[in-house]
Amino acid sequence: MPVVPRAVIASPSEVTEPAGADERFRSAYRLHKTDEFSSVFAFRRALRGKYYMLHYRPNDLGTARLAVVVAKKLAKRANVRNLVKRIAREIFRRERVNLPAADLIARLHAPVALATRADLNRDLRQLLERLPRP
RNA sequence: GAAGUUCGCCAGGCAGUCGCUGCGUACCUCGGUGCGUGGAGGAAAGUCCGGGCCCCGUAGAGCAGGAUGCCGGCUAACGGCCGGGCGCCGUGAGGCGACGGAAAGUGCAACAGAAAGCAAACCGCCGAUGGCCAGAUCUGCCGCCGCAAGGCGGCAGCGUCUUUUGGAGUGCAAGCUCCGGCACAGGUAAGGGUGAAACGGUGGGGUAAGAGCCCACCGCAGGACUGGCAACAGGACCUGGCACGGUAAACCCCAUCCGGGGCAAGGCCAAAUAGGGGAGCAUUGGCGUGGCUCGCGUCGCUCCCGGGUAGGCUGCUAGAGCGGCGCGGUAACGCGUCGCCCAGAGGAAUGACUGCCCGAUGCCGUUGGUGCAAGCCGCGGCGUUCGACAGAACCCGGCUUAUCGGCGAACUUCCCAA
Repeated sequence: MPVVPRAVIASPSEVTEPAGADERFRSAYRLHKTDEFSSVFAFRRALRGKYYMLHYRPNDLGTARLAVVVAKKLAKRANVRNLVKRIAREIFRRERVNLPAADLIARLHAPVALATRADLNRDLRQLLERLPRP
C-alpha cells in the first residue's frame, strides 16, 4: 500500500488517491451502540492532541471504526458540532485503510471557535499517525 | 439624484473528483454492486400560542385555576391574519398601542407639597358683616420670674382721675351717618409655590375680595337625531354650570374560550437471565410430612401459554400540500379546475477537496474622480482566512428572536433640470 505524503495543508496530489483504494465510509466502519462507546472509554487509552482527544481500543474486526463526540459546552451551535464531526469523518475516511484495527473515538476537548479547518485536520492526522501499531 | 417607507423575493454561482443517505430498478456470493432519481430553513432556532394525530379520562352542570379583552370579518383553530374605529408619534409615505369596566366593592399614590380624594387652606387677597381703636391709678384674683423685697403679664370692677376718648357731622341723650386704621372673628380660591396628577379654558360683567356667581365663545357630560352591521363619528338640536380625579401587566367585576398527557405518544415482534400458569414424562425416583401405605408438597426433564427487559419493526411522511389559470371578495381568504410529488436521519445523512468567477477583509500601487490637505470613491496587483444568521427529528398554522448582503415593485420628502 503506497503511503501518501502527509502535507500539513492538503495539496491537490493528496486528493487523488491511487485507484482501488477503499475510501468508503460505510456503516460497518462506525460505532453505533452505547455499549461500543462505553467499552472504548473503559479501555482508558487515549492520545491528546490540541483539539481532539483520541480514545482507542484494539478490535479483531480487521478494520478501524470511528465515532466522534463533540460536547455542547465546546461548540454551542448545532451546525458547528455537525461540521466538526464531518471534518473528522472525512479524515478517517481517507486514512482508514492505513490504520490498525481498533475502535476509535475522536472527542473534542478544546473550544473550536478560533481554530481553522486546517488546524483541525492537522491535529487529527497527527493523532491517527501516533496510534500504536502491531 | 439624495434620504426614507411599505410589500414581495434570493440566501454565493459553475465544473470536476471522492463520500453519506431515501426511493425505484437490474444482477449476484444476500451482503453488496451498477444505473436512474431525490436529499435542510426563512427562520429548520426559542418552544411562546393554536390545531391535526395518538393514548388515558369523561352522564350533565358548577367551583377552582388559566388565557384572551375596541368593532367587523377570515380560519380547523389561535394570543394569528385582513379591514375599520379611537389614541399617540412622524413634514410625509407610514409606524406604534393588553385599547372592556373606576357610577359594585376593597386597596394604593414614594419625594415634594397647606392639601392626594373629600374636602381642606401655607403664603396671599379681602375684611362687606361683626369686633377693636385712651392712659394713669386703686382693689381683688390668677400665671411667670426671683432666696427675698419685688418685677412683668392677664382678667374683673355700672371704682377714681384727666383736654370725654381714631377723625368729622348731628342729637338733650341713647344713638345715627360719613371717613380712616387694626387684621380678632370671618370671607375667598383669582394669583404664588409642590407634584406625574390639585376640582374646565379665554374674555367680559360682577364683588369687600373673589368664585360658572352671571354672560359669550370653546371644551365637557347626558339625551334625542343623522350616518355606520358595529366600534364610533357628526353638527345648524335639547338639557345640565361642570359633576363622576388617577391606577384594573393592584385585588376585583363582566364577557368569551379551555379535560389531562405527549411520537421517549401509541401499535407489533421479541433473545438471554430470573420468575409465573398449564399439560405431559419419570411413577418402583430423591427429599419433607409419617410408625407404614395412600395422599400432599418439593426437586428433575420435555412441551405449551401469558406478562415483559435489551434489541428490532412500525408510527414516518400525500399534506388544512405546492404551482398555474379562472371566478367571488377592498383584503385576509374562499370556490372551481388543470398539473406536480417536493428530506425522512437515528452516536443522528444532506458533506469534503480542487479550480475559475462573485462577495468580504488586509497590504501595496495608481498619467482616474473629488478635496487646500488628511482622506474618501474608482481601478489594478498580491496575500489571507472567510461566505450573514444558522442544521429537520411526528406533521401543520402563527408569533417571537437571530441575520453579511443583494434584487424587484409601489409610494413619500427634499434638491436639480425641462
